[in-house]
Amino acid sequence: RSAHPEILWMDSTLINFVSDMNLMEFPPKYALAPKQQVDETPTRPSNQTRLNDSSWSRDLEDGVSTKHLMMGSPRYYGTHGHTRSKRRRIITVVQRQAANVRERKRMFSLNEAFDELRRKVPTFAYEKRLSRIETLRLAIVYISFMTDLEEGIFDSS
DNA sequence: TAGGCCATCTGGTCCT
DNA sequence: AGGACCAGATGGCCTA
Repeated sequence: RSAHPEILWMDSTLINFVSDMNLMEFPPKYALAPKQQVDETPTRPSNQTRLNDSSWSRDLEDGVSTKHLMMGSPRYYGTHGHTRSKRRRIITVVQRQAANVRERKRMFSLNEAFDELRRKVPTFAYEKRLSRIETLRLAIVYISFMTDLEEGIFDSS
């Protein structure tokens, strides 16, 4: 496809690279930790409920719901879960809706970045669209590959 | 039909 | 105080 010999070489190397990628097992260190499952199945609160008048409330140490404890980040709720105050922000329906809009915009820009990354990593044209996790993993290997290339690892002469 | 992927909502925490 | 970030939960869509 390319006119220049070095680009031809690059093309075949990339094709091999992409082929290898499809067969590749990713090292366990990149594997995602299994999701921590919650025993209870929390019901989604109604959008219509207004939770409190003030924007913040403070739960008593022994009065906080188990859902809040389980939903919290492990690094803040340690093995005992009593080291941090349970200050909780309560927001109105309007504020929640605004937060939802912001979150959608944030995820949209995140997906734009993923699309841009998809266009940068090599794939075969007929391949189906890469998922987000596939894109990230391919990008990691591609960067490593290009780094090795730059350092002359693949020099055969 | 099960599993993967994704969009969306939500609440907790961080940060300005 | 409130926006940004993050992760869990849920439901819809698609494919093998």
